[in-house]
Amino acid sequence: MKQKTWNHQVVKKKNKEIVLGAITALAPISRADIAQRSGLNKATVSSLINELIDEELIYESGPGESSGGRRPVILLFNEQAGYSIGMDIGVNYILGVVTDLVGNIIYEENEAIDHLSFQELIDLVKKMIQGLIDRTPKSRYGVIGIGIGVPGIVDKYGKVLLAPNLKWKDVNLLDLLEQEFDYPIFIENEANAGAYGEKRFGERKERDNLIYVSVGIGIGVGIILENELYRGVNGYSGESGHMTIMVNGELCTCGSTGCWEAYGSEHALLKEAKHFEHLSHSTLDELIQMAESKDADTLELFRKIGTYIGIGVTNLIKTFNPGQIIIGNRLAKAKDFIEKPIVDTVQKQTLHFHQTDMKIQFSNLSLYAAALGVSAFAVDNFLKIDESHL
Amino acid sequence: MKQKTWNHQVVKKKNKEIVLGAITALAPISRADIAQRSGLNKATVSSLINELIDEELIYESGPGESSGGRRPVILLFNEQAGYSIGMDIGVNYILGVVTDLVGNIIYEENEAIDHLSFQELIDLVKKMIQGLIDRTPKSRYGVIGIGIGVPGIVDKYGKVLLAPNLKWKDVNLLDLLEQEFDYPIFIENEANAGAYGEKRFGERKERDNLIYVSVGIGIGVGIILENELYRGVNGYSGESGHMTIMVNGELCTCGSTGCWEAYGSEHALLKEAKHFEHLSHSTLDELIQMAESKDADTLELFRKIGTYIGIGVTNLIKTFNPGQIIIGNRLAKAKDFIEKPIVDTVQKQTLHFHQTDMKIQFSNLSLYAAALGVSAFAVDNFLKIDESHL
DNA sequence: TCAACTTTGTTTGTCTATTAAACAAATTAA
DNA sequence: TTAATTTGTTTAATAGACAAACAAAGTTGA
Repeated sequence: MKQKTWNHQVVKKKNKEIVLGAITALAPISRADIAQRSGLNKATVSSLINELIDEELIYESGPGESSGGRRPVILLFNEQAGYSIGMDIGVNYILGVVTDLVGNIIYEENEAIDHLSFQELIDLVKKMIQGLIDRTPKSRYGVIGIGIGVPGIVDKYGKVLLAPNLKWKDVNLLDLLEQEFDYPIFIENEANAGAYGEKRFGERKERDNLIYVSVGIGIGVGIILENELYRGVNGYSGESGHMTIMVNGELCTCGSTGCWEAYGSEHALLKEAKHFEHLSHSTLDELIQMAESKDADTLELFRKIGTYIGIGVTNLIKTFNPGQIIIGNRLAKAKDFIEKPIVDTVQKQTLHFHQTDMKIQFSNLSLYAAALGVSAFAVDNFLKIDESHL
Repeated sequence: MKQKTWNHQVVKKKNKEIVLGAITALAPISRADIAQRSGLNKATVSSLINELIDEELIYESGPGESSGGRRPVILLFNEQAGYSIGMDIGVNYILGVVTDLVGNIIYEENEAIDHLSFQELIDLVKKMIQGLIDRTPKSRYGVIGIGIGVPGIVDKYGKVLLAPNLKWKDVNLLDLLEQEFDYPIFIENEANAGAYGEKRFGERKERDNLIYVSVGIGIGVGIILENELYRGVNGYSGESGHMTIMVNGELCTCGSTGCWEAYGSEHALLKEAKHFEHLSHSTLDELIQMAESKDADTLELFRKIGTYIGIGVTNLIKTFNPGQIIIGNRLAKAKDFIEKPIVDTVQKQTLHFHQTDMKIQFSNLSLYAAALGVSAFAVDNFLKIDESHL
């Protein structure tokens, strides 16, 4: 019985969210337009707008075009009312960004990391966060939150239970950072972060139900359902990279066999490449170069990997009936060579029902998806509870 | 911008739902207890309770035990304020039930069907619904809705796009029935219906995120996330029976290869049985009998099928991190022979994280799951909009 | 050019529903 | 008996949405 009750304050908060949401989504827009679209009374909108102006979350910017009567007052979202920090801890890099409230990158730092000890890595993360905070412009609300994306399993309490590629186990990252920084901090799995980034900054279309497939060394999946990030009971959803697509198949790093990521990841690609003399020591970037110069073996390699990615994607489509599938992370760079086999596989293996209203796309946020995602996550959290800042 | 706005009426409606929900979940209970548990003010609870009593959805039943002061007035849910009709259209049977508002079956009809034409089947469904309506006891609200479960793909508008086993294609069932019956009608996929039934009537535990796996001739999946039935953008979610678990594997009835249901369904079981002389013409029930008499081949057969079911279940667990997996439909009858291989497979193939707070269970609603589910669906819908009946 | 109409946004008063506080009723404990 | 406790109702205060009236600033058209 932890059910929230409903009263006047909640109503006001919700309506304020609606009004603010209308402005962030549709600005420039007038009070009258918001009232009409939302169904709220003109008076209600006016009063909420005035509060939002007092809070400096929005501002008026002169008169707009008349539509046959008094000219409307144009309202705009104050994108610089505060700033958010997003960080993506990768396997061999750390990317940190400062964004404004609509995700424009104000400042970024990108540091390659190489064989750091756990403590060195944590210290570097802390140093980088402090650097980002220092570079944040002055504003009404300052730093409104810090989001961190991690390539591993994160529980509901911000603890990283397992991040094999970082060699982390049971790292209470939230705790470590909260001791140092007095801001709202959000720890998210990298794929979840990327999914959130795509929901917020990706191409419009159907974003309410989208699946973000992060194809890097491994495969992770971020799930947005009914416009909310789905985490599962403990926060371990989206480990679909380890679903079986081939019973008794290839051995996976997780110890199991036949996992999707044993067939459709960068790891699988590089392993397959070893079978070819002239590719045996290539990196992903080198393979992409080879493919661009039309090396037949490499093209076939990508075709094969693409097909396997398509099989996993097909499984997700059948399970979720999503509006959008987005392929992100490192292998998105190979779009030119894997898109066709992915799409072909999906078309061949799904019923046409599942293909209506469904688009497969490649991330156009490239490596920023995760960092922008967690940053946006902090922003959304801030805008939903802005009453506490009054 | 179809966003709902918030006002006094909505607040009242929501709070009334909370109060009614408290009673259905915790009755016998007093006003004071509801107020304390919900956080609502005593006066608010009292006033809402009085309305609910006027609506005959609840009633007072004398004084309860004192806890050191005035004795509380015990409130009970009026389980007979109305009745709901649930129907499960199976491949070779139609099961119809009349239930009260908490899912007690008041009356049921079960008809075997055999080679009926489409029109004959529709006519039978209509006749049966009318029969159920006629048998519904008189009550304040009468028949509050009709739910129908169908073994096929149902879109958001109650249209059955494809039900291979019924040989249906593009049947606008909702339309057909609304022409005949003037009650709220809900058409649901059979697995979704079963999932809803389990959420409402299954064992308590974690029900907010549960996956119902309907293992019959084929395999369908019903998905309850955050306590809501998840349908996907068009209503085609849960076709996980056709996810690939074996690339280039067995041919499936869907035309694709290597689908889960080509390995882990009743269809697969019977097909495998054909390899054994003495089992080649057996039905599921006969095979279960053989297994009970410890026929080694049959036991091995079930072990194999169970393992394959376990593989698909593993995939779902990794994707959803659910609190509960429930195996239902016909193969649930073989629980004794497939439970161990399923559980073993899951334990072997998932990380221990995914096993915490996760239980695999077999449906104990047996063949009633779907009919009870759609019936409950109609009830919940009724109780959420009961304001319209004032 | 001016009257009529439109559109935008504010002001005013009404109404609904929650809440706190006081109160009444019923019971236990001392 | 009396005091304390618990339950449930009544009363008054308050918040906030809404409708209607109004003011301000346009456009249109004869």
